Amino acid sequence: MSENRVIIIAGPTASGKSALAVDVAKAIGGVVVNCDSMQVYKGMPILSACPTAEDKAEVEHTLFEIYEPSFNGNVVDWLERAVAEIKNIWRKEKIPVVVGGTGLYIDNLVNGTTPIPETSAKVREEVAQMLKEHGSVFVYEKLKSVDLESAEKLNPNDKTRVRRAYEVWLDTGIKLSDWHQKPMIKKLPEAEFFIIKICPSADELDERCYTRFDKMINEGAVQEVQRLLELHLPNTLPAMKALGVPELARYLKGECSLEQAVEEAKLHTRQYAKRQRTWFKNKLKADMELNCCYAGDCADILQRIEQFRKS
RNA sequence: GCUCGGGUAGCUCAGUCGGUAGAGCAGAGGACUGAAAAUCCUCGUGUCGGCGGUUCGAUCCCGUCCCCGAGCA
Repeated sequence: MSENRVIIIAGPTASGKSALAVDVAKAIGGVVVNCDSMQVYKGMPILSACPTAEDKAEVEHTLFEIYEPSFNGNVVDWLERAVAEIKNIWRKEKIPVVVGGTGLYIDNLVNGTTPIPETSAKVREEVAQMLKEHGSVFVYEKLKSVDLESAEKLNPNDKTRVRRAYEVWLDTGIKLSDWHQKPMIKKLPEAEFFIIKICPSADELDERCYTRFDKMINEGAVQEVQRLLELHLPNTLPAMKALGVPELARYLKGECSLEQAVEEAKLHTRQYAKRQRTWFKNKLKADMELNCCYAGDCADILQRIEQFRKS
């Protein structure tokens, strides 16, 4: 039986993982589960490269476009939903095909999360304010006085991590470094994962990023950003930082030409893809690796999945 | 043709009161435990436009030539 099997497809942006997920899910009776930190948002299906209506008609998709762009998503919220969806899919005797480019999410699904409770909104606001007023080095010094061990592992300029470490101390009274001593909690301890990793060369991937972005423009990416801007959301929200959104917003505000915005967005996409390649190369152990972008032939992959299901 | 600016890293530019030069961006690699499409770290020799001159020593001062921009004719 397959009721504890999970297929994971990981890879950098534009590597063809969504297409592979559809092909695999179709072949094995699976459901595609989103594991991408931007495809969870509504309002930007073109720029986030969400599955199309045709994809969705071919096979069931879940966890795509579930949050309002005003929502500040995070791993834990995603994980909770993903676990619920996976269990639901198992119950229907189908196989979840988890696909996405967010390494942290995959890591938490497979290896578990820390047991730290959610920090209160009050504390988060307090630290955010401190960060805004005094900068990250100031917060870092504060952190150093209460949690030297965490501070030593961090760079004072790393605002995201400095903020989190200090927040955790303020909220729980326990050092982040102490929390990290505690065992990770696997939300899906019974699961058996089969991880497929797509590892294309930089050249192949860059080319695909460029042509894909041009396609996004043709499909209405500019109008998509226009609609997002009309919501007047703070530009610190994750959705407002999605690749292409800040760049096209600058164009729409008359701060640069469309050509410049497109060039910049392509550049940032390629830099992001590089970060993903580094993560997947060094942090994600896979059961199967493809050394180029997925081009439509999944016979070998299906064979391996068949073995995995029977094992 | 004349006058004034400029010509320094792949790009935009700093700088050296004369002792052979450094930022941002780009590029390469890396980190990543509740914002991860986020956040951060490491890596900088380049005829300092060409040729002469002054000088112990010139990218810097002087002369001259070439190129770009603005203005005047």
